[in-house]
Amino acid sequence: MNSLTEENYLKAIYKLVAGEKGAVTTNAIAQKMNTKAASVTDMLKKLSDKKLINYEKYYGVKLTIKGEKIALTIIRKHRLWEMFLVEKLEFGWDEVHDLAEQLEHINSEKLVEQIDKFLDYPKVDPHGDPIPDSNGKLQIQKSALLSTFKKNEVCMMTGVVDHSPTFLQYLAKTELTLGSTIKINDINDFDRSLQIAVNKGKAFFISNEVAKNILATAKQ
Amino acid sequence: MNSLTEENYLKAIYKLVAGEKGAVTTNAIAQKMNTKAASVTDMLKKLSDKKLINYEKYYGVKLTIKGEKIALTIIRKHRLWEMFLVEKLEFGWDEVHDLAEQLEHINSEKLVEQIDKFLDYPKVDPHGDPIPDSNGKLQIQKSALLSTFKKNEVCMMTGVVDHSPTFLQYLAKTELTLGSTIKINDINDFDRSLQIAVNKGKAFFISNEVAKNILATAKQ
DNA sequence: ATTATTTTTTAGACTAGTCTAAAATTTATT
DNA sequence: AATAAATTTTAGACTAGTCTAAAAAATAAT
Repeated sequence: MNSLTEENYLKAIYKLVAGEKGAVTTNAIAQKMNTKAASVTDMLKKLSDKKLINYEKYYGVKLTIKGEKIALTIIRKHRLWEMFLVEKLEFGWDEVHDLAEQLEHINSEKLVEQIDKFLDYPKVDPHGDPIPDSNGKLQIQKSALLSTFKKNEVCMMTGVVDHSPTFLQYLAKTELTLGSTIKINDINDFDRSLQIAVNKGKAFFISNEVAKNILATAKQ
Repeated sequence: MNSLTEENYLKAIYKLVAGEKGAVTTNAIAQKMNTKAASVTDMLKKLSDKKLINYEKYYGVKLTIKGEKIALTIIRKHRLWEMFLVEKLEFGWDEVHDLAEQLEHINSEKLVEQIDKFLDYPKVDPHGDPIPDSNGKLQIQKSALLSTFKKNEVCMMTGVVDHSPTFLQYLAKTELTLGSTIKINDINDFDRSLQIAVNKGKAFFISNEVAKNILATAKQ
């Protein structure tokens, strides 16, 4: 097993790698972890010995498959706990992060799976961040809710939040389907409803409620 | 704030005090904590400096009001988490203890209060152990389920687990009420139903289902 | 291309919590 | 009451994770 500190370093490295293509630097990790470079170097040696990272002195660090899997299971736990706090315990999204940072280190496979089931297997958290599956695999790309895009932005639909037949049948009546190109023509300030054009076709309106249940990634 | 280790020592001392009237010995704590006497002595000095225990060298230790309150809030969290795991996440009672030992150290007042609310403010866990309130006060005595008593034992009813009108109305038809003296005349091995006499009156039968929802303390 | 600057690593030290072995104290036994 | 046995405390050492200060390496600037 890995210590709480090791888990936090792995998570920090994972998140830094996501931003950059190359390796992650010691200083970047130190900043993210609120520690000093010297402490990071010590930990990198340790994680390297455990084969959780590939570490090249003075160059940088990448996660191994093993290390990435651990990072992803922690992120899975973090996002499931956030969902749980918001959906079941009346927490606001702005107040769950720090608490989830504690809960993500609770060590029980069964607990995670039961929480997942209790939440009815969510695929994304309401930030649009995908929740890794129990094997540490991201089933979907990191997407944002359509409701978070700005006027004149163009994006591609990647998924839905609400999987109910009602919602999917509604979508079927429009051109909105996986892979559709969506342009935000206008946003109504009053009710946050959107005027959108799908696949460069005729523009139409969708409510904020609908927009909040559509996932998309920015195009270009 | 107190470290996880400090919290565990306080909890251990609380539980040991509950058994004994006097002070708790170093060796007893060492045994409960799976550490050595030397380690315990170190920790006792630390807890004493923090005014969480009254520590007399070579004699023993007692919790201060402050220390007891901390112990009770940890026990509160432990029992609420156990209830949550069993009631909401389909865990068995035999598999929740170790997990609750992790969860009890999660530091968030709001989380505890929301879990309490989510469970509809349980007063006891199904072992009959009382759940301290948010001020660290035990509202009720430690009781056991009537179903756990043995043939010919005499006890006093202290509470119910099921607070539903249906159940309470059923009880009202019998002499079973808070403070009633109950003697277990016989136990049916097949369905675990009980033949009991209340307040030395006429004997009657109750099912195991009913017995599991009645709390009682041993008499004499 | 040589020097200056920044980054990273090493070396040595500190804290929390643990240990073993030895010393101090209390309790039990003769 | 004196000694033996058990318990508790002290002393010194170890690990994980952190730090500061100094050395080593890489990057940038002249």
